[in-house]
Amino acid sequence: MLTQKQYNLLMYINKINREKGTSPSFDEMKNAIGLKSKSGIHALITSLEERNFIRKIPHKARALEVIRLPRFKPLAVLEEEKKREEALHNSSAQIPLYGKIAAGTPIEALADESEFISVPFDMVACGKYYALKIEGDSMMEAGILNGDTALIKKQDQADNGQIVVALVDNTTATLKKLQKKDGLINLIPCNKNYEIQTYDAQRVKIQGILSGIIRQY
Amino acid sequence: MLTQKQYNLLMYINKINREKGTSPSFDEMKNAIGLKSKSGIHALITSLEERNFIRKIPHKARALEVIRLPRFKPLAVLEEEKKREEALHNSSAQIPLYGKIAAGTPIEALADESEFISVPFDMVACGKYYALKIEGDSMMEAGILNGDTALIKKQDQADNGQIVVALVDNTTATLKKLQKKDGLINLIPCNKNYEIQTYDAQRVKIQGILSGIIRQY
DNA sequence: AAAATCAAGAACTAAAATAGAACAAATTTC
DNA sequence: GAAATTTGTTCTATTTTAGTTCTTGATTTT
Repeated sequence: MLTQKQYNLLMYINKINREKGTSPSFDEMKNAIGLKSKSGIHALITSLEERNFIRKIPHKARALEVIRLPRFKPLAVLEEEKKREEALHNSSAQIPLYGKIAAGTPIEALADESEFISVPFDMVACGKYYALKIEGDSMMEAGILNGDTALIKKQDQADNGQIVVALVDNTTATLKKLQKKDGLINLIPCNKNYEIQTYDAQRVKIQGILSGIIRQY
Repeated sequence: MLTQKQYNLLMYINKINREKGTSPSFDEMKNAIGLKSKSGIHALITSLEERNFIRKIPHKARALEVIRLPRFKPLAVLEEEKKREEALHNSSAQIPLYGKIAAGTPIEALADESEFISVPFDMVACGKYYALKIEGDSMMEAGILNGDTALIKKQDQADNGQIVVALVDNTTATLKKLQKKDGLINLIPCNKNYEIQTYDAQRVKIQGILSGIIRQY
């Protein structure tokens, strides 16, 4: 059958033919396929003609016509497409949606992973992630609104100032700003109407840090 | 296939033939295509004849017949393309990232579409979308922070209360809450430190409405 | 290592686009 | 049916764009 270049060229000619109703010139083809010289195009066109995929009028400009298209793609093309598809899948990750964060249950408990959301790939660099629906307005001043989807990175350590998912007494999980001080942990809401909660360090487990917000209007 | 001029002429002949039932004269064609001499038309017609797109009766006036038109597309190819496109759309959409929204340039102007971001598929139901980086804190109280990525749905109409990309005097684009009243348009920031801007309706163009927010920590 | 293949580049040739003018053939008008 | 007017054809010339061919050097195959 066709080589990869032949196939690509044929598809390109066909595309231009259909989109614009005109034939591409040798220079245009050369650029489209990524060659640096027209002579290569000439060779490819000759072989496409020999194989009866295109017809051309010799010594006429832009006088190419696609007669038929191959039934199968060359192997090389298939492989390339596979790679591209993989890259595409990588570009958006599937993340489990655990539930609502103000609900007061430990995250683990409701981790049934039945629902998934897809997020942009660049938001989930590496590591384990999960998503939570925000309920309530306690983080409003940090631009985190009721109904937002929070993207959480699983980790049990966090630094001061980071926004974390904190599980208190193994019962209540909330999203708050973290502040550690003298064996105590402050969970700071970002809303003047809420009060800072202070606990012994042992009572609080970090279940992840905020890594992204997704909101739909 | 054809050169651009040949294609243009063919389409023009076809159009006139259909509309008026008679062929255009050389002079009419020359004017339609923008030439200053009929000889060029003669050359074009000859080449169209050579390529089997038209037939003519020599030495007869207005006696052109269009035999066929370019842009054929085998059905099998059509279907395959459709499938492939659907598969691509199902995972996660690629959206052009136009630039920063407070920068004061009309969106169209910087629409080079060179950068793309990927967004979760379910955020871009249908319609045209683009993305903007938020600059500044004028929408802070709506939970839209400096550095956020705003997902904008292209449309030139919007209702009161919606957050829109508004272009003022074709020069300044901002993201604000919209309020229309008596031929005036209020652009309302969501931050007490900023003032409401009021303009004549003619001066303001809507370039899209806010459809999502993506934020990375 | 030799042969075959492929890509790049340059040189060359040909075609397309454009214009202007002269002329011939068709068509319309009176 | 002759005159007037459209309309099509041909020729010349120039500029730009495009196609062909050949040489050379690199890469791959055998």
